[in-house]
Amino acid sequence: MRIIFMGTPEFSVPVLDALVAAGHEIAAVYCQPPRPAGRGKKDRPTPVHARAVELGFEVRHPISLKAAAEQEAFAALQADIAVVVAYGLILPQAVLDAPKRGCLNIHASLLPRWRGAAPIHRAIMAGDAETGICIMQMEAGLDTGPVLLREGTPIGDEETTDQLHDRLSEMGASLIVTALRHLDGLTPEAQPIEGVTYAAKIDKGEAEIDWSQSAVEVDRKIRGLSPFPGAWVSIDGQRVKLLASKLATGAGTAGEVLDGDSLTVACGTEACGNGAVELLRLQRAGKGAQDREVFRRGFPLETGRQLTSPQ
RNA sequence: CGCGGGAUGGGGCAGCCCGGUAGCUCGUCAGGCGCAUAACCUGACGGUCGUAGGUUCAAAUCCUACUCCCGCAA
Repeated sequence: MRIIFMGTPEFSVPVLDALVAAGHEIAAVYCQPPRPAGRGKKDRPTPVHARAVELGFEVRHPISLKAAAEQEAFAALQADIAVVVAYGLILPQAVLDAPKRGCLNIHASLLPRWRGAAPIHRAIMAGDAETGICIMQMEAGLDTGPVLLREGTPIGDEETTDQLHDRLSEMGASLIVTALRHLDGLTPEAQPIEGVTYAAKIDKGEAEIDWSQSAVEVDRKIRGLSPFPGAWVSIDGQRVKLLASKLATGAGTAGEVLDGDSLTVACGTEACGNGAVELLRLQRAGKGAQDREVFRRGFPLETGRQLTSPQ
């Protein structure tokens, strides 16, 4: 089919590759415009942009699709369908209606749970046992369209957002290919009213660890925010990111290092139930991410030491 | 020119401010102890100190340029 691809971040790239591998014709690739980002604050193309250029596709990155001229340019592509995955722009009705078969969206959650921007992070932070991918026919509302195809996947006890992200990205890539192949045989299924939740964008303020929260919450936050933006804690004025963790046994004052070898830290208060987490992977400012054993050698955290929480 | 940290034997770090050819730790190898071990003891291998210049009798240490990595911020 002749497809318009719309996506922006790393998550979308495997989907684009899969469409190409499946033999579809890419009429054009839409993504967010390059923005000042990274060190040096220089304009950087988005991951999809970079990949599309490698593949030799026409790349368009309008700031908005509200302008009539943009909508006409979109319609002029005469596409059969548009595949949208983490594009980052609202699609006006005129755009949704332009391709012969409308627009399909790949969403990384089991709708109607976690509609919105950060479904993967939120699923882990909420402690969901399962999440998945939905292929839906897009409507004007935010992730409200009827679902054509869905596939679930369990969330591991020690799974982090980057692991789940990569897995879901691959699942989405293969699921969209399947959906396109059997498009006529799929029945759109309206989303239930019950169980709607929204996955708000991650606020940087959520990233600092508060040891007075329960071990379960701390552990979920560490895994849910890994690697971006990364849960962190300040030690000796240095910022240390916590990138992976698991629940552990033990109790003590919130933030107390119960065991400097396994990097077990006490969480919570008696009110919410004592507990502890083991820090499995960390990274200090200016350094690369390190597994616990390696981190310890260059940055020992003695047993009994007190880690601080935000004021 | 957004702010900042870093590049030292295979991994992780110290040394650099107060120049004099490098130390710790983990690992590796050999041997010892031992029922045995990720334990302990002894020894060994292993580094052009990111690259290119400069200053100096002498530079990992001071100066300049460059490359790469990372934290913040976006």
